[in-house]
Amino acid sequence: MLETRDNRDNPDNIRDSAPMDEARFRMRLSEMKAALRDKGVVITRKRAKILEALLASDRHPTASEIHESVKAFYPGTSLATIYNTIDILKETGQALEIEFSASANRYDGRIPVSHPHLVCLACEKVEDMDAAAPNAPLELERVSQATGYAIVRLRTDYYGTCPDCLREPRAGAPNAAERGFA
Amino acid sequence: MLETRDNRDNPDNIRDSAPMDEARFRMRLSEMKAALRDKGVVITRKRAKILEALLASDRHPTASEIHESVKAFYPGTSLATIYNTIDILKETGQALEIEFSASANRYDGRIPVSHPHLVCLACEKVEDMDAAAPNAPLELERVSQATGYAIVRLRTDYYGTCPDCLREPRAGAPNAAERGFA
DNA sequence: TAAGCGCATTAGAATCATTCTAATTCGTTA
DNA sequence: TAACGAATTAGAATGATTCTAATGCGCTTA
Repeated sequence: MLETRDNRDNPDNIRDSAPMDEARFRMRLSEMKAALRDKGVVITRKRAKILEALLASDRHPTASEIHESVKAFYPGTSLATIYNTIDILKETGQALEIEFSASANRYDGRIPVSHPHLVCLACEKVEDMDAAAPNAPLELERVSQATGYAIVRLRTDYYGTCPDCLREPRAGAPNAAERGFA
Repeated sequence: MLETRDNRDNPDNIRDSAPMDEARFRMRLSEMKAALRDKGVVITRKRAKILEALLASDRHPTASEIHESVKAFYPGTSLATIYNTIDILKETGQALEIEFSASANRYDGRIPVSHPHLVCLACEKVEDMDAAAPNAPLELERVSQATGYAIVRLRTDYYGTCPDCLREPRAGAPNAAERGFA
């Protein structure tokens, strides 16, 4: 379930630069649990599995992808439980919601602070682009000053076609134009 | 319908820096029509009204806001026609879709190239932040090079509370926490 | 162990923006 | 006027998300 990707042949790569190895996974998992417990949230077995499913996926999973993953362990689990838990994670600042109107929202539990994403319009994958992340807190402060807004969050997403899809466009995959992206 | 806002008392203001006066409105409108005609799209009276409604609104209107506006002139107009026309505008690069999963999408016909927006989580207004816009084409090229993606579009949105809502929070307005934004 | 309490969880209904469908109307050209 | 294709329509369908009301589970206390 945890896969590590080898980026050593491309030192300049700024995409997916933080593959999540076993150690990172465990650290982030207990960090999340601690944060929840701090707020008085009970970590049930199901909730724990939801956190794991969220962290384990390299794809910024949707609610229903998490649901599938959790059902492998607890078959009776309802989608509502997934959404409930995601809500708690959002409220406690432990997960980022990446909104899409044309398809299901995706969630990022690995890096829960504003950072740029790469969105493939062909296969709908969402990747992190950490290395290029601006200093989010500073940036929010700067824009707050300049606009008079109380800015709390920044969304930066680059839309295009990923290298895999550029190489071999799959017959069934919706392309940018078809999906209404221009 | 066209309102001009006075920004002279704040020379550093980078928000809503391009109010659309009558002249600008007319220029942009014929630009849009020309672009559509170039692609062989017939400009019907209804479609013309839709373009006008899109441009006239200072709020980055939703499909149904445009619908309301057009119905004042052509009462029988169907929502489907609004969506059809919006699709054409997106396809021809004449309008930008600002997606929201929790509420209706909003559309920008004034500046149809990637630029940052300010989104108020309290009143859901979306403002332009043109002055601070990065050089979009250059930026897309840079990220394409660095990631191997063919980047075509960039979304940069700052979420927070606008000055108006900070000043007098309205009783009925949903606030950030309630709406699930953190 | 039993009783009671509150949160967690559930299935399914409700919601809402958007898209689809199939029928009708409109505008243009012959 | 006839005929054709595109524009438009009402309403149904879709799909993600939220809501609702009922049930279950894990604690604590007697």
